[in-house]
Amino acid sequence: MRPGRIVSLQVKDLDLSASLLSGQAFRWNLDAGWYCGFIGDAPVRLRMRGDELEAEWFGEGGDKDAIEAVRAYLDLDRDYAAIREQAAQRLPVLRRAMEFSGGLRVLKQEPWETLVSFIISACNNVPRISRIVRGLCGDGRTFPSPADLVKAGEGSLRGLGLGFRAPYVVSTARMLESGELDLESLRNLPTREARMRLMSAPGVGGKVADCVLLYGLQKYDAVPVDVWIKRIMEGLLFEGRRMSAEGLRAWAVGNFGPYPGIIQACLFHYARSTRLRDLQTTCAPNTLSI
DNA sequence: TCGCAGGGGGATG
DNA sequence: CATCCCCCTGCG
Repeated sequence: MRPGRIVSLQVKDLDLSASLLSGQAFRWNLDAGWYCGFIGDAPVRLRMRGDELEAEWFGEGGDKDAIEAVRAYLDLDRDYAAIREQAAQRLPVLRRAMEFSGGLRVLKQEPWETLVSFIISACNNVPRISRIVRGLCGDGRTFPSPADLVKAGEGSLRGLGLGFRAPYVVSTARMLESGELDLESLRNLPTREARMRLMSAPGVGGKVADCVLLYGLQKYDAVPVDVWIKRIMEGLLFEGRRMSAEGLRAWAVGNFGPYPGIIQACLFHYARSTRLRDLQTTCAPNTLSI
């Protein structure tokens, strides 16, 4: 690939690894110190140099376009530190998680890619979701359109490892192709109604819908509740009592402040990282003693 | 070998 | 409404 244009931005409160590699998006990878991926259809790579974010941009347009795209995608104009601090003051039990999540950004992704990615995320893990999404894109750089996926068909998607999710993706793609579901029009709808529209698609329940609303449509009152959020919220806020996902979602929207989705992202990051640390500290001695 | 997993759908008390 | 089982695939 011929070299792109390199731009740089002064930023603070940005952790590229936490933001790009921990389960919001599935087309970024770390290669020789650069985070390589796509913003929309534009290939881009990113790296931090101190307080400077360096971006090599392979898309259309000039420096200003590149800078604007990067700023928007990483949501750099929003004061996340203030949002975290406000949540920590409101709910002191969350302070540790908020402080742990410094630099985490909620990405502004393309809604169709987000929808497909999170249908695929059902009962799945980040490396495998990433592998499948890469497979969907094939040799091309751009994410396949609904028509592309309908044309590919259930069989070839199964061949890529989608398994039981393959018919969901194809049927949902058909709904977009026919206009029965229009993602852009959801931007103008209240979160509640946009959520119901999304859930009319096969393979899209409440959790996947909330991921699309938050990561793809920038609805910050969407709070995806998966098993990690469930565990951490039950533990931190409900003395370990079992709560329904719907109950937790409603509670979060009512109590997390003006950006519940961002607080959710911080809790998710904290919960997963904590669990990973537990595994490292508890498993290592066992392996030694065997 | 087998159970199980970051979810959804459909059936059942 | 809560709970159960199944759905592909890959991993321990």
